[in-house]
Amino acid sequence: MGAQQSAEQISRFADMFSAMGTDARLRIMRLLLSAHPDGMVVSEIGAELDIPASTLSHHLEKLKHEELVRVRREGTYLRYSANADALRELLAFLYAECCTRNKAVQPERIVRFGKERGP
Amino acid sequence: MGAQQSAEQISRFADMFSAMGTDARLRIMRLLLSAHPDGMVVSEIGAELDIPASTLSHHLEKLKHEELVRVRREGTYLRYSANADALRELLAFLYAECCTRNKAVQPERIVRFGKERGP
DNA sequence: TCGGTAATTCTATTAATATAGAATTATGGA
DNA sequence: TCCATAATTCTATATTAATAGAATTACCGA
Repeated sequence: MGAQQSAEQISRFADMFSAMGTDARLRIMRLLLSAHPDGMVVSEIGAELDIPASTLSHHLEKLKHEELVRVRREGTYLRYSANADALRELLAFLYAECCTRNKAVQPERIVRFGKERGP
Repeated sequence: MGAQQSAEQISRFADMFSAMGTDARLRIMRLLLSAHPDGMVVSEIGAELDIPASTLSHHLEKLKHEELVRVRREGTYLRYSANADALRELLAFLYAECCTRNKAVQPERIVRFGKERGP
């Protein structure tokens, strides 16, 4: 598998983290994931999260730019959905950094809820 | 335990993502993970990544504020190390959102060692 | 206590980001 | 074509973030 991460790849992951790095956008991602794979129409998202239309539009633009969401038109509506592939990549990157390349985090501890110690 | 994330928790994860959301800081985290669990002294980090001292200090401050790194003094040096617990929490959060709460991402696809596993 | 190295804090500047009302564009139905 | 709704883009502002040189603080050995 890929030996080492290029500077561009690191930079891309940084941008993805940044896109998830605000309250508003992380909520949007969570909401879209909860509606996965159907996604949601912009006005539904706005109503659910109580975000003004223009503000929401900018957040969605940012998420789209980092490919964390996909969009398709449905008549007069625009339906946004989480991009599972991008999220998998991000998760895989973080997993690799913490668990594979280095052994900072033990994989079996990721899935666990709560903080009880292991064997 | 509580199956539902509080607003404060979401907000905290957003801050953690934000902290990893720049090129410079993501590089710092990678470097510290590669040196885990020993960590590295500030001047070593600066030399390795070619970041001016004051700039680096601000980045480390931010990472420390989000508890992604720990620091301890060693005489005249300060040694920073990745905080594995925080990274595990972040990884667990992302895993839960993508793989547990919703089934957007299939767990076996995170670890990319080939395709021998899975149904 | 002084001198030297380490790192932070001070100060300043520039660039990006978040927010949101107003105007515009896009779509489909009457 | 005209209207109503959806969503974006325009415009503006305020806040925050990133960068880095200069000054300061911290530590230690001689």
